[in-house]
Amino acid sequence: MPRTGGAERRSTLVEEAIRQFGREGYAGASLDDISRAVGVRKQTLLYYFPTKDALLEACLQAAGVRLAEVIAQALEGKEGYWERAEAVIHAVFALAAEWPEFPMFVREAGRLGPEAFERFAGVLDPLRRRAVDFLQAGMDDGQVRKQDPAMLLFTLYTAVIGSLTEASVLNAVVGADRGRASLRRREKEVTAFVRAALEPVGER
Amino acid sequence: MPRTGGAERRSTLVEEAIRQFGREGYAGASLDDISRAVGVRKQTLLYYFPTKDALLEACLQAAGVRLAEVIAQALEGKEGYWERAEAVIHAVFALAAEWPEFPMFVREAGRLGPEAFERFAGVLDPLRRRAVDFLQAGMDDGQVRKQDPAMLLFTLYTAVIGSLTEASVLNAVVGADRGRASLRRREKEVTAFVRAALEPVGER
DNA sequence: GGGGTTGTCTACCGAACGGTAGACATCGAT
DNA sequence: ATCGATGTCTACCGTTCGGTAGACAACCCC
Repeated sequence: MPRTGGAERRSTLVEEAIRQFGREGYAGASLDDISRAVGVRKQTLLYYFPTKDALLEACLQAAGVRLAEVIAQALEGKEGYWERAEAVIHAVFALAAEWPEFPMFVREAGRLGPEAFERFAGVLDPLRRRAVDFLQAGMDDGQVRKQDPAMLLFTLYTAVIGSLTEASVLNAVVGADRGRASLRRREKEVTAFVRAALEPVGER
Repeated sequence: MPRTGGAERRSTLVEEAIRQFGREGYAGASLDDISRAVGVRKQTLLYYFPTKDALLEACLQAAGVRLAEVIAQALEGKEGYWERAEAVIHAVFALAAEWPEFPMFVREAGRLGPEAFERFAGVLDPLRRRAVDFLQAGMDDGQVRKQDPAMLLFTLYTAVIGSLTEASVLNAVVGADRGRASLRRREKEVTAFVRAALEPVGER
């Protein structure tokens, strides 16, 4: 009845689906719950996305685009090696603060297999390439410790996404730790950790 | 008919459940599939574990015990700060090599919420305490860079578990990368990363 | 103002899920 | 030889799931 309009409804559904896929996992989230949260019947959802899988693909695509935007914007005007790395971490944490299920969904995307993840990561590929070149250049400059740049990027990724998604672990290891303050603390820790991993070290 | 015997069947079911919970997630794995993989009917599984949740708890407990054993054994006879840290990482990677779904299951345990994770991590608590004390002592000695030891442990955890579970990401970032050789490479990378994070640095 | 398009709904379906009821077979102990 | 405990099975149930069929209403265009 309300006829909210096609494109808007579509993106609302995708955002809610990302939330629920992130929180419950792909298998654990149901089309009924997603549509109910948006205030619409399941059949309306199926009108926009003919299958659950199609909905997932739309989510993967949308998440990739969103993350690419956030990172690209964070890099604007930044110059130094360290400044750029820190800006990216900060931007990702800011996104996680306003949308806690986002990193959870990204992790779920990885769990669903390479094909699914590629839908998400495909959009980010130019940025990935830039990052590898950036790290390589830093190593050539002597500003970054020498190592395999792609492998380093992978490890940085896991450290950041891990610290954003392993809340239960954090709770068990560090103790009660919730809310924004915790997020800021984790950002500080990851930032220090990454910095230590990037910095060239004298011995060995 | 075969009457394999209670305790053995029980542990076989738990091991298979860990595999499937790890691979498909808790919601994605079905009691039918788990029991079928063991060669038994679902009702036999339900004889040992009255509900799916009871099965999960048994898995969490068993996984905690197993990991505690592996780590404790790895620490035997090791002395130096770095030697001990490296031994733990190596032991966890060895476990992952023989049982790929194990780290996946641990990650799933974290995803299922603090209560579930506590079932797993409770067993590991003495080791956790030892690790924190160990890191603190290292900092007092000046052998480990000064920081919050619990937070550092958390970050180390995420780096290790991440590099073991994010195979799809690795594939997307580094390129085709499967099998034992890949695992060894990742272990080397994580080891170097952790070492860099632990080492005291001159500047800042 | 009639007709196609777009959006939302009610009603329903078959399959799969977690779980129950209970028959039956095997075994150790008496 | 019998009996209770243990283990495995067949049969079935209620719910939920993803998905289909089709009615109907609002809107746009001509």
